Amino acid sequence: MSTRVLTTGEIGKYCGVHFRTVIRWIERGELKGYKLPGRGDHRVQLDDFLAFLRRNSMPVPPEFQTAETNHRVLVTDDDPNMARAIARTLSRAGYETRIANDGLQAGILLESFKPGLMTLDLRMPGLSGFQVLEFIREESLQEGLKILVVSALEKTELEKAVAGGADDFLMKPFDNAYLIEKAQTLLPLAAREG
Amino acid sequence: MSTRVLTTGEIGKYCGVHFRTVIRWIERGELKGYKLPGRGDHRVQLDDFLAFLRRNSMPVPPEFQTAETNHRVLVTDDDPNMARAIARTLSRAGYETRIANDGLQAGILLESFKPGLMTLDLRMPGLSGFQVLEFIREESLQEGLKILVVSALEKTELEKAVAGGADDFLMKPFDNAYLIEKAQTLLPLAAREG
DNA sequence: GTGGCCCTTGTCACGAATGTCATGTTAGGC
DNA sequence: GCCTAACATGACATTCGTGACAAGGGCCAC
Repeated sequence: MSTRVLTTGEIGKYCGVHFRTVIRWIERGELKGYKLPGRGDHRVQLDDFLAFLRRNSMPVPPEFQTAETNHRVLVTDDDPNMARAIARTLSRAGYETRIANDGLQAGILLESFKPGLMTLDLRMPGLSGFQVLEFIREESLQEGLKILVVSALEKTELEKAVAGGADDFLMKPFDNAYLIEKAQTLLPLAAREG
Repeated sequence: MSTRVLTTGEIGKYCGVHFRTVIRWIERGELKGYKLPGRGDHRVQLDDFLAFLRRNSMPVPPEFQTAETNHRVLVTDDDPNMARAIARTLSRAGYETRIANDGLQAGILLESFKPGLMTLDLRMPGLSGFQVLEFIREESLQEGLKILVVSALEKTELEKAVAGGADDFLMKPFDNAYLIEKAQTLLPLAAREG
């Protein structure tokens, strides 16, 4: 991931202020930035901009949310007990979790909750897990989303899921420690601190 | 896509109150907003402002009505042919349509396509239509969303759906003119012109 | 009904931050 | 290499936040 760089104009649009104001923020030292040699253009690194937004409790533009909020996990499973079990384990490990019991809930929460990781039951009712993977990959704006397939299907099926777009798989039944390990690999909690 | 942002003064003008009052609304938590670092100027995102207006049954300024009462329709039906037929009819009537063949697609498109009207098949596989209604109503940010239930179920079932949160229903089979009439009632196209 | 109480909103003035304008410059795309 | 759109700068106009206080309106007890 190349460190994205923003101009004063772009930042102005995101914050709803004139770019002149952005320059003043930078001059005042409230927003970290640097100058180009020629005209003295200001440039701000994305991380510095996001840190600035956090410091001032300002909203993060949707297109940057993946980079910042990545400790959220969406647990999808049609079995409420299984979903709660997974969610509880991940919550204790430090993740923020939401549960979706069907496809519609999953879809809504994908866009509104904007998780960084999604556990996917391949046997969600009425959904072919593979279609789900395909659709999410091509439609969802959540580019950084990791998908962990959790299923009692045969290993060959799970491997097919990985080939079809999933990032990893977990066979039921599974050990909680193993689940956390998988989650940590796909969505490291340590990355939160900026 | 730059999410439009408003100042206290602008909001004051739209609501016919002093900007001082707007600040108090924000401080009291009735209107969601954030502060700029310098003088502490308040900024409010357009979506939050519109939600505030809806909550308090206040009139929406004409220039923002297109953003809310849009002309987008999400057609959900597990039968692709039926979905295409409905979408085609509504497209010819002037609506912008998208099709969702399962719950996940419907959920994602609800949040990303942000339709003003959704046609809902109560027999979507794996979905109890009534749970769907409930979940959409409490989770979706799209508060103004109208839901038109389209189904071959008995009339009593459809009426139950209306009681459960749907805005109207349409029994299969139906006449295209009747579909358009229902859509026009729930989401008038004429409202686009300000 | 009437008076009092309480909450909300409007008004005013000052200081500070932000927006606007015009002009010169250059970064970026072809 | 050229051209356009974007940016920097300075001066100036505008808006905004804050605090204190006045005015409006709903509610309740009497």
